[in-house]
Amino acid sequence: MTNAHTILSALGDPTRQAILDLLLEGPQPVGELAALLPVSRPAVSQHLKVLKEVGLVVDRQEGTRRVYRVDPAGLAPVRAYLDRFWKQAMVAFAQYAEDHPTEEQHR
Amino acid sequence: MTNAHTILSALGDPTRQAILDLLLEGPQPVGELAALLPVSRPAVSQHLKVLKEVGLVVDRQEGTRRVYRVDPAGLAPVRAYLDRFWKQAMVAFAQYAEDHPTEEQHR
DNA sequence: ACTTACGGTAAGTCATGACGAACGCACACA
DNA sequence: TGTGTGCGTTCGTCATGACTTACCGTAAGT
Repeated sequence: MTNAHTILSALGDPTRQAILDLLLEGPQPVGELAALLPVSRPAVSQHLKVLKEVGLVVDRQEGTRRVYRVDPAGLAPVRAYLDRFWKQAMVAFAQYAEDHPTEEQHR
Repeated sequence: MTNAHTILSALGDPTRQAILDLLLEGPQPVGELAALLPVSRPAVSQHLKVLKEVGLVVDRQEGTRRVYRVDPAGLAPVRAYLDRFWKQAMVAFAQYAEDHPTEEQHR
């Protein structure tokens, strides 16, 4: 399981997707995120832990609050993986089209 | 839940990631995929159903066999989403760095 | 028609993980 | 030092979904 795969697994959860979408607006503390989401604060905390482990977010202690923000660098592996994947898919597609000419243009 | 979110959820499963990686080598029938994976053929079949529903793969009847291949176009939404996400994350990061010039400014 | 190969589907089991309640800790301020 | 706030963590519960077994349909070949 590559790094990109781990990140993709983390991105698979809808709640984590929602958290990331919220953090995209700007850095926010845990309580603020929980208030905007249909889940409890501990749930948000656990999701943030996962996101932090895979490098998608970073946190910063600010008094009694802990502010999270997305880490652009954390997305690099997924972007690289998907780009490589996309190129490879195109190659496979081209080769497939070569072996199987469309029914209309060739017989 | 946008289209990109649905696709990301589909990409979250390790077995589906493995199936896609295998299909990247070229189109393959279900049995072939199952032989290369540590799961049963029905399991592969169910995963392929999910991947097909989100548009990541397409299938083609070939005699008694059903050949699956990755659909490059199916990746477009995720790529677009991640690109937008990345750009937005950069903006948020820049703004954050602006608000916090040095690490020790708060009393 | 029988047989074999291949794959989708139904049903049931089981493990993963998402979740909330309760608790403890650190920080800020009086 | 006491009080309140904000979070992380632990623990137990519960639902989702990944998986296998069994079955059925379909497409060639004999």
